Amino acid sequence: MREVATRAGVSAKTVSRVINNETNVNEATRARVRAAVTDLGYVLDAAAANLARVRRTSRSIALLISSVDNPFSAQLFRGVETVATHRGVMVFAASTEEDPAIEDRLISAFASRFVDGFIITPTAQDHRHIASLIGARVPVVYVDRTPAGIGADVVTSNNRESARTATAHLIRHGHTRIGLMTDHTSLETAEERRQGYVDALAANGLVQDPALMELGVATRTDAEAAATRLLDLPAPPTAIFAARNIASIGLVQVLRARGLSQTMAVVGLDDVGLSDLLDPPLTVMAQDAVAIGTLAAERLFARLDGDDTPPDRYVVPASLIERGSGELPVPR
Amino acid sequence: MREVATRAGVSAKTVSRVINNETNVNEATRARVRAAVTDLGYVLDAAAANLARVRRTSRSIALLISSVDNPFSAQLFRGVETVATHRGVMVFAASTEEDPAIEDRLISAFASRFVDGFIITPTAQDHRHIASLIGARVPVVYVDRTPAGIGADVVTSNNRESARTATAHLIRHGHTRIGLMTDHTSLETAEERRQGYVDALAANGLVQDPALMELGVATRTDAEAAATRLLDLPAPPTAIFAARNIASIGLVQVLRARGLSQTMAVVGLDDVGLSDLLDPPLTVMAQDAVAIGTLAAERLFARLDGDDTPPDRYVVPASLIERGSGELPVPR
DNA sequence: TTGAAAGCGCTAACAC
DNA sequence: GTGTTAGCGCTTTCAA
Repeated sequence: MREVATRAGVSAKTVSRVINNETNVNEATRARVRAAVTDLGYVLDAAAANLARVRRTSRSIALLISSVDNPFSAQLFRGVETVATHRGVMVFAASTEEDPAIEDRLISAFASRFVDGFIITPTAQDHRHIASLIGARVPVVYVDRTPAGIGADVVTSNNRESARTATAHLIRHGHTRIGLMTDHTSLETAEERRQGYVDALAANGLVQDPALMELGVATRTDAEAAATRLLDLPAPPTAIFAARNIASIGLVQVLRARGLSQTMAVVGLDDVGLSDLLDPPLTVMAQDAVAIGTLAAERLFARLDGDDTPPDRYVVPASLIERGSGELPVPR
Repeated sequence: MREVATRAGVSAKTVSRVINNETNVNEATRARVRAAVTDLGYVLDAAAANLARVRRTSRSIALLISSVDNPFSAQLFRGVETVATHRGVMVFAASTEEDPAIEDRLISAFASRFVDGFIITPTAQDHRHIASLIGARVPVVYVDRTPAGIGADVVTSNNRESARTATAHLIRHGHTRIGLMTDHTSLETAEERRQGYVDALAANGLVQDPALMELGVATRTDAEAAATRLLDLPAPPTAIFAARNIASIGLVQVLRARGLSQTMAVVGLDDVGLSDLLDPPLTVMAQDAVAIGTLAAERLFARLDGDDTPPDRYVVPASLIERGSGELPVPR
């Protein structure tokens, strides 16, 4: 900046004024400074600028998502971005790949005034690092999952209720042997979905059969294996609730291969891309990831605006989209 | 930090040493400082710390994509991230929404935050001004599209060749009336695809019929409208090359609705999510977005490592995935 | 093993 | 309309 000032024949302060589009600068001076900036390839140092400012704000927030090629994360991003952009705030996104080490590194990288706030899909069980963020008075909103013992706002989908609704929908269509495919129940969302499934069975007087519950479905390959196991049971289910998008995909794949698409009732979770073009079109409980992102961003900005009410939990409902696969009757 | 120093009865420098886990600190002193840090809830100000440090490198790069919920962008992100993470470098992504103004703002925001380099899907036609936004010493690699008048590495898909291959594939299966659905040809990629389509027709002695070329397909709705127009032609095509993922989706939708899925041959571009589960499964020219991202990141790191050879263009080939829809014969 | 002084690049407050 | 001085919170010499 000093170099720019020298070249333009002004003081550093005047350069600062031009850079920040302040008024009270002579047009000729402004032009000279601009020229010097361009000539020298000068770029403002945001860290230093922020350090010097009284009200230290970067007008940017960080978003930590699990993975960029997860449609849920993408929708979340979209929701957050909409709200932030509306307020002239940038969103910097990075993915944790569900790895606590990466998550920590990202948080450190963004930390301490680099961004004004965080929206985090928590990966680590133990969220000690939050302490340092809170210590620095940087607000955090968690999304999708609830980290243990943390005093911060949390916005999640209504997983248990969604699973209950999905399962009840299948029961309403006459099914009594209903398979479940979900992730490892060490994941909060997966455990909640399992509970919702069990709730619905119990509420309808159905017994739970452990053989019908596939709990380790984390990849499409897992999903295909799980689907195969379910179909090969001595008494296979007549309907399956696939409580992850990846699970529905693997399941549909296997059903197609076996020519069972028109026979096995299926409800998926998360509205994956071409669900409506499948045959039959896939009935899903659609999580409103955009709404989750929107709400999370709104909470974050409320905190940034000084809201110091106690942290709260916000639950965004999912909605059942009936398309065909979930309304298939019990065969025969 | 000064408070901590006072409380621990040491100087600021010693606090700094403890915070940064430097050696050469008496264990007793270290413990006293630690205690003071805890008592006061002190948190290091990363911005100030970084400002003071001599060698300022953020070990992070910025990635500007068109939109987060575009699968191509997501794959690109994935490719970039893989290479970057491998080198312990963080990737911050943001989406331009194809808006040059947003693009400019993002670039400035990232540049002032000391990202070490940029990977950009250019939105603006003319990218000369970008140089000044970024600053002289920060390398840039462009992806997917070639900005005008810029001396920087560019990594793109082989759009013209892909379109040629896709169209030739349909011709090889006997089709002579082949529809084209692509974006506005003001977009470089769309124009290249149109050219490839024309190339293939010409190479096989087929005449181009403007009525068969739908050039403004930017949304799913556009795609449905375009598909409808093609089907309603007096002499409709027997095959269609949908040169955008969104175009294939709209097209498949319309074909399904009209019961023409098994009749109309279709080749898509971009391997969208559930393409292989459609009926018939969708034949596509799969752009290797991950490879584009990987290559772009490798080029960027090469530049960061001091490679100062002249900027070059890198073209990543796409590959034809035959799944069924593209191999349907001419009816009767 | 520890501390003092200087300064990173910028903006605030106030002068002129 | 523009410049001066001070200082943001930290790390770097370099000295003790």
